[in-house]
Amino acid sequence: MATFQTLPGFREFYPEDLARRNFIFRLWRQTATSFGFAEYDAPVLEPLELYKAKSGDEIEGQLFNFTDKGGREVALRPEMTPTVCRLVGAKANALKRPIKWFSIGEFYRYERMQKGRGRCFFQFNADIFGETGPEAETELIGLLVQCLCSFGLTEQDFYVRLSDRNLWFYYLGALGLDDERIRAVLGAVDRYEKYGDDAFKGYAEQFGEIEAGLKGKVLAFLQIKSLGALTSLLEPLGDERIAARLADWRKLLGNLEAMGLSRFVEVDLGVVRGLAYYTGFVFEAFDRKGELRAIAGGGRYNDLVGKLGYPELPAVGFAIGDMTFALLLEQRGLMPALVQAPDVYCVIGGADERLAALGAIQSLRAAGFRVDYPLKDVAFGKQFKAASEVGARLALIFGSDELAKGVAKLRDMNDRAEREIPLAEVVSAVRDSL
RNA sequence: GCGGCCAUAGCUCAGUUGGUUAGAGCACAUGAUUGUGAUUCAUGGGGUCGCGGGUUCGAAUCCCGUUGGCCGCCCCA
Repeated sequence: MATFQTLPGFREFYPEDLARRNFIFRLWRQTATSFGFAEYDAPVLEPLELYKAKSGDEIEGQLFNFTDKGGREVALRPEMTPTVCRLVGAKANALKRPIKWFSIGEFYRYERMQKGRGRCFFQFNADIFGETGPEAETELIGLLVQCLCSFGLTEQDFYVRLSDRNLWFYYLGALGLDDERIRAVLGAVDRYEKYGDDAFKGYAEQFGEIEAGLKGKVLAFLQIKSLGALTSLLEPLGDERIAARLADWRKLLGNLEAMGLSRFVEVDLGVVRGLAYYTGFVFEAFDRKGELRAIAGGGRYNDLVGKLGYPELPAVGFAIGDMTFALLLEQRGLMPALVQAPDVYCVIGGADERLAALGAIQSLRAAGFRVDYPLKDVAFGKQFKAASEVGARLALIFGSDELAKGVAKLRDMNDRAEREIPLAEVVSAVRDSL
């Protein structure tokens, strides 16, 4: 006999699971809308080339790809960014700026399963196109914070680490490093938190052991936790690009402070977000306890739309993954019990009573009430038990006595009070009792 | 792709040095007689013990393989 297993890393959503998922999506959607972001959606299956163009050939091993019946190389989307760049890029000159879009979708990566990571997962994505200034970052970090706070999470639960890839480039450039070396140093920075000095091994293999003075400066830069310290270290260098960058930092942090979000945001140059395509500010949200992987991440990617063959269009975006986020909510006891209780549960005496009940049930449902009833004849006691178990607030009783009088009995399940209602007035009686 | 641990009912798990028809709790269903939510009681369905092979008179148990899961490494766009 054949038995079928769920494909490894994939998830099934039984009603309780889907209720939790919907709860999360509903709040994300509501929050994004309140920030003036418009929702979009796009195909799950994309040309493989779309991802290669962005990240190179080696990316292929990490995604679900195959050749379709038309001979096309295709892949299930591993992220939203290239797709949204295409959507925006294709109409770049027609869309009103700034372009503030969000989506909630499922993504697929061919990876090993781990806590908070599967082969399919949902992400909330938000992006702003067409704005070069830190006002865009302000909006997105504000949205990110609110997307978590909407669930009752506070600054004691999570924080956002803010960094800047441009600043690293300018600073290391001012120290005399070429682009290749800068990238290698950033690779080390990315790993330093985890591996300590071993993080510089990659650099050493490429360029020889890192010079002690340089390493010291890198580590000192990594320690910086405030705009003041950043400024006093960098201003003396007299570099114009650095000065402009510092102005952006002041603006962004000032904006966030004005939004009352300073307590969520920390300057932390240890975040560099891989090496792929980020061009300026980058940020990641983490739980304060440091037990989970990143909750959200994002940054500026001013070159990507152009790289995909569309007009140059500056962009910033971030994504929140659903798995780690749900773990965090559960850890903090912020996942509510999501029961879908009916307003009214009907108790039905027998075949004739059922006919009378069906009419009332239909009217109540048409009026928008949630109504349920037993599909088979069951003893009265069982029906009341069922009404209680499903959490109905009212029981509407159709027995032979009531039928004879042309009424139904409405019972409040909390205080157990009952009263008789003419069948014609059932809808208004229920409305009054809820 | 690599390593460690694990796999018995829908769920949590027992199962003796290898020994007859494989167990409990919870959950589910039916009933305790047909008009009121609790507790209780009885009964029942449901497992080829993840799958395949091997050792043995005999395997849930021991061995090998495989698939899947958990955790870590690599990766994390």
